[in-house]
Amino acid sequence: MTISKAEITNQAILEEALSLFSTQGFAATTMRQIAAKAGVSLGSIYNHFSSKEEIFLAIIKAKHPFLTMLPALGEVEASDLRSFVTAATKKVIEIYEEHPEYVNLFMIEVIEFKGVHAQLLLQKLIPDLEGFANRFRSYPDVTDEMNDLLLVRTYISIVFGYVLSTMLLNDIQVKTITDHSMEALIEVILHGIQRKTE
Amino acid sequence: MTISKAEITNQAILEEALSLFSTQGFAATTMRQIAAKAGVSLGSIYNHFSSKEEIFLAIIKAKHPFLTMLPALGEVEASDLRSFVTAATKKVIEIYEEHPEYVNLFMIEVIEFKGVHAQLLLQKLIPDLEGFANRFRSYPDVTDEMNDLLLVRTYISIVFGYVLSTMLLNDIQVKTITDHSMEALIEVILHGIQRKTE
DNA sequence: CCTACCGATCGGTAGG
DNA sequence: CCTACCGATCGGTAGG
Repeated sequence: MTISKAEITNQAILEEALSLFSTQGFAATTMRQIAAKAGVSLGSIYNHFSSKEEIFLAIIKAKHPFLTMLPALGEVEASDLRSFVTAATKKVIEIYEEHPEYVNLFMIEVIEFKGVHAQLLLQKLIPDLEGFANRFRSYPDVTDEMNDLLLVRTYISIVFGYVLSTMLLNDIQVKTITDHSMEALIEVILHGIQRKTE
Repeated sequence: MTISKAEITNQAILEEALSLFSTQGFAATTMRQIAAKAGVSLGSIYNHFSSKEEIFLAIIKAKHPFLTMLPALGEVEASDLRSFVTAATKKVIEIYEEHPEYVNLFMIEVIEFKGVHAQLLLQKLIPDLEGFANRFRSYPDVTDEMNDLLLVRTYISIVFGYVLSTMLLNDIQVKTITDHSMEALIEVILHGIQRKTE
């Protein structure tokens, strides 16, 4: 169970590469930057990975948002729909607040690799999406107007849009746009923006 | 009012650069690619723009999603909240279905330029956001649980998340995830995912 | 694992 | 004298 020196170097390369890719993009990140930050020479990297793209792929396979989000959602426990949506949404937002670089990684893959890995991952994860849908279905008051995948797709895309906008707004300070925004989002997911007129 | 040859070339450079940037990213796009697609020599580009970045900036200033979306939203007319949300959402989705490159441009700017231009634009557009909020407020049955900017921010981030997920799902064919998805989104925005239990 | 170096290509500019 | 543009090449850097 000892960790070899090669393995340590391997992890250092992946970690620093993720940091650089997520802040600069794939093409703008150089192998020399990765080498410098990982504390190895340029040539040495190629003893661990055959190319820059292979480093990116290794990171995608370990850290893509689809992968890091779904298991977390699987763990959420709640006794009613409101608690479930609240807990699940908080969980997802928590993950991306802790790891905004995963969101950037996702966007970079969509642009610079045409989203091929995101699409492959999504194909593989459809069973997990069904599992998440079943969680929704276990609450009797969830809407019956959408099929399972559509419900999950709509939920995830709403939360993801929120996460992205938060990352953007975090830097400009317009407090009124970000204050209580998660609570507002959860209310909209549960009840929409139209008041009951009864 | 004649259009000079310089102006035609200028527009050709901007158009082709947008196409290349949006599909490859900024760093991965070369001045030679832009020159070739625009039908001018590499050297000629520099009679129009002093650098690759200046081309990108000119495109951002003309085509950023924030700029192309808000005026369109301003035009929407509707007699009740449901019609307004339906029309506004359709309008936004229409724009991005016609111009997915604007969405890519936005993501590229966020990654490769740290979102500085998006943030500057957002600051400038806050009055327009207020205007859009007032459109919501003109309907008596809109929720009163959010302030103006928060309401608009929540609405826009939801629609944007949907647009992004559609771009991703368009390529893989899991029909059940995309069928009637816009109708589903509008229902969720209006009423949420919780059924009325009356 | 490093130093030195390759074929090629990068963004940008020279003179005419 | 101006504009728009060319062929050739600059100093540096890319992935390997």
